[in-house]
Amino acid sequence: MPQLNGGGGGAGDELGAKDELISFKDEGEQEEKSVGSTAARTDLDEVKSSLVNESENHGCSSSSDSETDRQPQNRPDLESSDKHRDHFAEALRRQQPDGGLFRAPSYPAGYPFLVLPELAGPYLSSGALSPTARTYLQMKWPLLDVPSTAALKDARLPSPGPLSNKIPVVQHPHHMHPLTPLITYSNEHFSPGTSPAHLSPEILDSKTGIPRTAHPSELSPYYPLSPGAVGQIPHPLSWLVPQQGQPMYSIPAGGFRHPYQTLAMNASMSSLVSSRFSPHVVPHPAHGLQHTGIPHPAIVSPSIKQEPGTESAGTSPVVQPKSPGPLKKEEEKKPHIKKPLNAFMLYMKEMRAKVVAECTLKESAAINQILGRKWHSLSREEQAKYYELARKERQLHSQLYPGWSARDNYGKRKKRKRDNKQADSTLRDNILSQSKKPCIPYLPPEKTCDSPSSSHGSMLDSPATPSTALASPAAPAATHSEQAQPLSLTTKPTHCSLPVKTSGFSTSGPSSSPASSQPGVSLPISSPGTQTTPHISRPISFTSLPPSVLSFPASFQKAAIHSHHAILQSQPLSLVTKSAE
DNA sequence: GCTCCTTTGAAGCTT
DNA sequence: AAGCTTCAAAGGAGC
Repeated sequence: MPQLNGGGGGAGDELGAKDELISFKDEGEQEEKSVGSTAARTDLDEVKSSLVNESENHGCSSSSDSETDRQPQNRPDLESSDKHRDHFAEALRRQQPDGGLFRAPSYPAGYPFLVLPELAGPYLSSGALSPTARTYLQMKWPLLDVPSTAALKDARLPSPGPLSNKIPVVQHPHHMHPLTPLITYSNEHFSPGTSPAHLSPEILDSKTGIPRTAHPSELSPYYPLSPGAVGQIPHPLSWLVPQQGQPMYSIPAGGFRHPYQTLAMNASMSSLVSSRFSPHVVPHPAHGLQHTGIPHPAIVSPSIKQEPGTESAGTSPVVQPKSPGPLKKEEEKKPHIKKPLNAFMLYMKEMRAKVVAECTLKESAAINQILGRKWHSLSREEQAKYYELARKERQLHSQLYPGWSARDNYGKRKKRKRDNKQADSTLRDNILSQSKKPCIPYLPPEKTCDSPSSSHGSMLDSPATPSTALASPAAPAATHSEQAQPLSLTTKPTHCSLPVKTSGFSTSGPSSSPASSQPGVSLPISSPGTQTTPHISRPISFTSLPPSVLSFPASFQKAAIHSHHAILQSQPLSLVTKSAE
């Protein structure tokens, strides 16, 4: 179980967790200094405790302090994995002689990565894993597994993934730990069965029913893997190395000098790799690439998303056939390497199923609105987890595709209605001043749609979440930003009480306030404990400076800080889009 | 069958 | 440097 002391001084994670820790600490210190009260800390402790208890209460006996103590019984069928596990552990020990193997990562409130045990239950047993989670489930274990045919089978099984993605998954909200999204990452491997994975040597794949080698729980995919350690363990992706000699995916040229080298990433990154692995992907055997055949979920078959003739001329991470065949062919052979998911996207993937389950909404646009609000309602810690996850994903992505640039994907999508947007942009002032499409009143959901049931704000009246206590009183700016709400403009009423701005919210906005000349800034609806400071549409991710931000390059921090200030002056809006139409 | 919608964040591009 | 644009996921809606 993660330690409550915020990572015990921050030793530990090599991959940014440390900086996260620092950042958190900094924030905490800042708060303490400014507030000078222990209230925030108390709240934080409560949160921590609740998180701890929550995870412990799931009763998987796994919440014990040292997961290392939970040595799974040696079983013949685990011999192989055990062996590798030993290597793994040994390597890790070497990396962290202080025994920080399972040190709680920087997140004070129980970084979910380590809350493995909890996971097993509610989600898998009911088959209620979110699509994403299922994907993770499918792919992650194999990543850490000794290359096994079973694992390979898992991956190659005819696409349960895509199918399941279409299936509305019902999760149990009550069991939904706030950290569930991430928990599922690390837990999907637990079979829906009776016992935790670490107790059962063989796990039936939840979808395929194919027995798989269980992973010792201490082999959390999120344990940091140092480059040195990596060399001693099987390639996390080796399961995908085509045993029949065919790589499933091509690898960007220069992506791997050594098949394992680039995988000098921690296991969490491996999970990231697996997380987005898409069965859609088709083999690209003919790229003259190494046979590592490392698939990344970001790689998508050209056939999936590719617009003929829109291939960017940018640097492609994929080696093109030396023979300059028809350009089209080359383009077709280029796998589409997707952008790494950002924090919100990761969050969205995890939470979508839950929102869908709780709401009658079906439209993704509406759900995304809810998710957007939920995102803002997340505490810093919670968001930080996703920022960290996203950061790792980007890191992994950059390692997998060193030459890849976001630019490469430019133009691969059908161009959106830029005209409209531009028109919106130009019409913004008019729209704002003339205002405004009548807003649909936000009706408090009978059953919480998980979107903050406030009329306008997640943080505003979300029940005094710890985050609120944590984040704010001390830092006016932060408080302000955290209370800021996205100006989601929903034109359709929905059953699920979409987070539509109340009329008051929208009408009280720019035109009637000093901020009238500031698109995107509007006055908040007064509500208990809310401020009367102007509301900003999309500030939080930047302005609240998620702890992870502090682990970003200084330039980014500067940018974030800058944005934080700048956002008070002007805020771009997507809000007008609908209105303009 | 394709595109849009809708969200936030990251990165690239433009001014 | 600041602002804008594009893309990432998702899936129903609309054309």
